[in-house]
Amino acid sequence: MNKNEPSENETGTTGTDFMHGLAIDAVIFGFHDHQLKVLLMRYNKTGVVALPGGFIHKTENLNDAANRIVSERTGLKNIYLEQFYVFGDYGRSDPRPMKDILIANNITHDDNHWLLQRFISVGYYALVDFTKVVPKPDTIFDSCAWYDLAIIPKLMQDHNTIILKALASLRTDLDNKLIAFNLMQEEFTLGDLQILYETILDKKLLRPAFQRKMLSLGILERVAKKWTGAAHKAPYLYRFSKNI
Amino acid sequence: MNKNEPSENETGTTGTDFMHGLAIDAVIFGFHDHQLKVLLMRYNKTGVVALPGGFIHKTENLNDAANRIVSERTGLKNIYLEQFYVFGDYGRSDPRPMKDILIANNITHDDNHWLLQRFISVGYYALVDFTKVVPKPDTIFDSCAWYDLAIIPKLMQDHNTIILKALASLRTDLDNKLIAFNLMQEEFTLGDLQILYETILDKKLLRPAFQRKMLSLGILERVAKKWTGAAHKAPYLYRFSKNI
DNA sequence: TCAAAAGTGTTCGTGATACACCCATGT
DNA sequence: ACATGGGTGTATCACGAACACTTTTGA
Repeated sequence: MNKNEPSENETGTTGTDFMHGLAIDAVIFGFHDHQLKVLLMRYNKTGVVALPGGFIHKTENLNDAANRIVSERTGLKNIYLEQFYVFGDYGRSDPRPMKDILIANNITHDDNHWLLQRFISVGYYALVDFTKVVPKPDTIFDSCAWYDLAIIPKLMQDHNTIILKALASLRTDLDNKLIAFNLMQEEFTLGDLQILYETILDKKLLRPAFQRKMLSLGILERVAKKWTGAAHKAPYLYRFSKNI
Repeated sequence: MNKNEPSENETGTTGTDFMHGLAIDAVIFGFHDHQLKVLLMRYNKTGVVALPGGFIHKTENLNDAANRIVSERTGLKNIYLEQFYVFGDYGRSDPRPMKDILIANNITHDDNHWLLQRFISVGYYALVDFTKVVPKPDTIFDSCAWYDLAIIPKLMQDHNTIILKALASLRTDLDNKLIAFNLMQEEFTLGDLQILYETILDKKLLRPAFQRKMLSLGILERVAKKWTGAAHKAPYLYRFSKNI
């Protein structure tokens, strides 16, 4: 018998076989109402809150698994994903919350159940258009919702640390890669974009400098239409130019 | 019976238990004779060449495992290590070379042997002082030696890709983090350091600009002693200043 | 007409680029 | 003396910081 072949249903979901000892945790960032948001799962019976995550099928590419996991929670396709760190400390895997969840779900298990073993987790962060996301709970966590980055509760295991590291990675990537647009809707003003940058970097930026910098990148396309609304000059709308 | 408990010796080494499906591959960079070098393992019977690598003990921190693996091959302690990417494509694990090695080592196995399963590998790069390294083979690979980065042979699995990605990471980190000094001996001239930078970045740098940039970082300490040797002005020796 | 925010012009300072020059040293 | 490479001085340019000014819009 192949000891890598599971002899039981591995979660409440299906009997599909996953790699053991390895997981994916996803920090899904969204931006709304001048605030950075993170998508979190909550298991209401026990109150455990955790990052969306999942496992890798035995014949699945790691990056495909990350895409699948984020797609399942958001309902989106073609998501911007970035691997940022592997969390591999032995002590990070406190089996207690998972055990509570198994008990509450009436999943038969003993202390050697694979979900109670030590896990190493690959951290991904995703940037999504907040307005397009339809959060979907999974079979274990019965709630999936946006949390303001400023008021994240105590999360399962080291997930608070993972979020901090994801944010740090996002900040350093922001200047090097051109990824902020993934957090915006198709059309946006430079003012909106500046607020996003200021929120992520947590500091004020100078408007003239910011505008020139963004426009000099040559990846923004000015849309002929203009904004309508308030008592001041109408800003231009821009869209990210796909044809580089 | 605990299916995670191995029922056999897992390598030729010892009976210690490793996590399955997860490995570490290390790109160990050295600098010598105006060339970037990489430490590679070669199994002479089959001619397979591979990156130094290893597995994670079931109760070991991931980063500790990386340190251990690099220490075992180099004989060094306190090595500069950086996690840079996780290689997780399903197709990356061609079992053929490992099978040949097992056969040549007279290790009993069937096709379900854990070393022949699919592996996801965490990539680390290490920066070491070439002159201090004493390369040590392991129980499987009977040679461990420096290879010029410009002439790397075809390696096992996707290890050539891993090296390329490590080099790319090293290049981007070079400007952001202050890590080049890990590749130098304790005392060095600015000329030496410039050659190192030029080699890594693969482009010429302007001497005056480079010197001012390095000195303006405020992390170099000029040593009173001077060089002795050739028919020109003696350059100053510097050392990396630990007291930032 | 005025307030508010968008967009542009201009000055200033820093740091990189590029080149010139002087310094120390062995042959 | 002189070739060789190390170290420094200096002019120029590019870019961001900082601020001023004009433009557009609704009340």
